[in-house]
Amino acid sequence: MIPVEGRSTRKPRGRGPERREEILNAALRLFSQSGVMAVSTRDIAGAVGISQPALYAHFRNRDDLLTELSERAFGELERRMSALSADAMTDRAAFLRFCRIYIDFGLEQPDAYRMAFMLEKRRSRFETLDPRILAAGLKTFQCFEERLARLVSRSLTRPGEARLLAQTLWAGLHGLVSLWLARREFPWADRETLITRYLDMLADGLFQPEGVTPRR
Amino acid sequence: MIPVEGRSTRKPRGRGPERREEILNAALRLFSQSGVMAVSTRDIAGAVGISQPALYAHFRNRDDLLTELSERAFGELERRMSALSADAMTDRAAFLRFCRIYIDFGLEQPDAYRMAFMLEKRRSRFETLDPRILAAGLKTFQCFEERLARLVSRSLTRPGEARLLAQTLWAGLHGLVSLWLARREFPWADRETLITRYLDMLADGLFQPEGVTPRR
DNA sequence: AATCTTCGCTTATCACTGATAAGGAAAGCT
DNA sequence: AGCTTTCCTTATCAGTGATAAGCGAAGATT
Repeated sequence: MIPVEGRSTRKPRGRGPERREEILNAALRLFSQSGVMAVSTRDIAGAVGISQPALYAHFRNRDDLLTELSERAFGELERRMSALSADAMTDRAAFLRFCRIYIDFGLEQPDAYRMAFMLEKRRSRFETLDPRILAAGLKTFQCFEERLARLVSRSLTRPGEARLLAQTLWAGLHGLVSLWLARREFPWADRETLITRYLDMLADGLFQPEGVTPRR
Repeated sequence: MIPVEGRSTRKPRGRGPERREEILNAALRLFSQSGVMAVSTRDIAGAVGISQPALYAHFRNRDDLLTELSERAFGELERRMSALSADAMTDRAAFLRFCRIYIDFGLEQPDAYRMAFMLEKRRSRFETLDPRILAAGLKTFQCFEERLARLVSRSLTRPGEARLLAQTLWAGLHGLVSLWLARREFPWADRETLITRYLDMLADGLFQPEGVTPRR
């Protein structure tokens, strides 16, 4: 009752899509500060300056908002992968730089990375992955596979090799990044050494048949 | 009020540790059925046949219960790793079987695996990992490193090589398993092919300098 | 035997979560 | 002026993890 005050002090801007954008940005910032699980819809609404139910005019529910951020994270990774041009590089050098892009993305934007690859819904069975996230992930993986295949095409021989390599490589890179993000307290070896060693091992395995000079 | 009925029908057993065990088993079963995030303390209590606050006589809170299950999962993985004897095997064969043990554990007991490696608390900052889980993880990793070093000792040359290899290998295996578990809908290549190819790639990289016969 | 203590449990309740219902103010259109 | 739509509000819901207070029976103490 008494719905008199609190309206004139309201922000006059944000007539639609801009407000939606505002919410997404606030949510991403809060997630980065406090972790995805610790941020409530009231926190997000408060950061934007609106009431909590007002969020539901822009997003069907909390997961919907997370999904939107996931898609953006996938898009950012695609952008970074596509920006790599492998001119005047050996296959091995291009391969190493490509892997670096993935790793750097995960380490520089841990919350975006979590959003894309490590997120599980808060209260539903984990098998039921949001189809939008699945679609975005597929698209990004296709980008990954295509870029990778172009970079190391000379080292691929058998049919289907590209897809297989892409999946194994993605899994390997994801293991490194996700364990770093989820278990920061673990006494990891020097990060650079670990990355170098890991990528060398993969590259040694990958480029062995072609007679590229071994490293160790 | 009227606290007359509901007492004589109560189970007379479970005087302490047994009841605690009962709770842990029920929780693990529910987690496997519905996913860790979807099971509430009331669900667990109901499955055991007690009221929800009664859980807190046995566990400080929900995370404490999860931690206990994590520790058990780590223990099971250690048990499996320790059971491998590498008599009369080449380094490469022992390496492959060792990796298989890890992968099989993750695939056969996905909830135990999640509990140990993929769990993040529901409402706290993700950096703050439970020290008990950290300790259990460290112990298991040391087991992993030690077993691995023994299996492939002939292929390790430089000092610190064992730890570096153990961390990279663990990360790689975790990537494969965790992505399978978290993204089941993804159109993965044939699982056996993927595993074989991945482990071959790692083994090729690992055993290359020693002149073990290449596979591809 | 009567009393005290402790244990394992209960009901009642808390603050908080995501989500919905119902409605109000203001802008734009007819 | 009236109607519709958009964006927002307050009030409220069921469900969550957690705590408080207390009850009853078993075991120990006197």
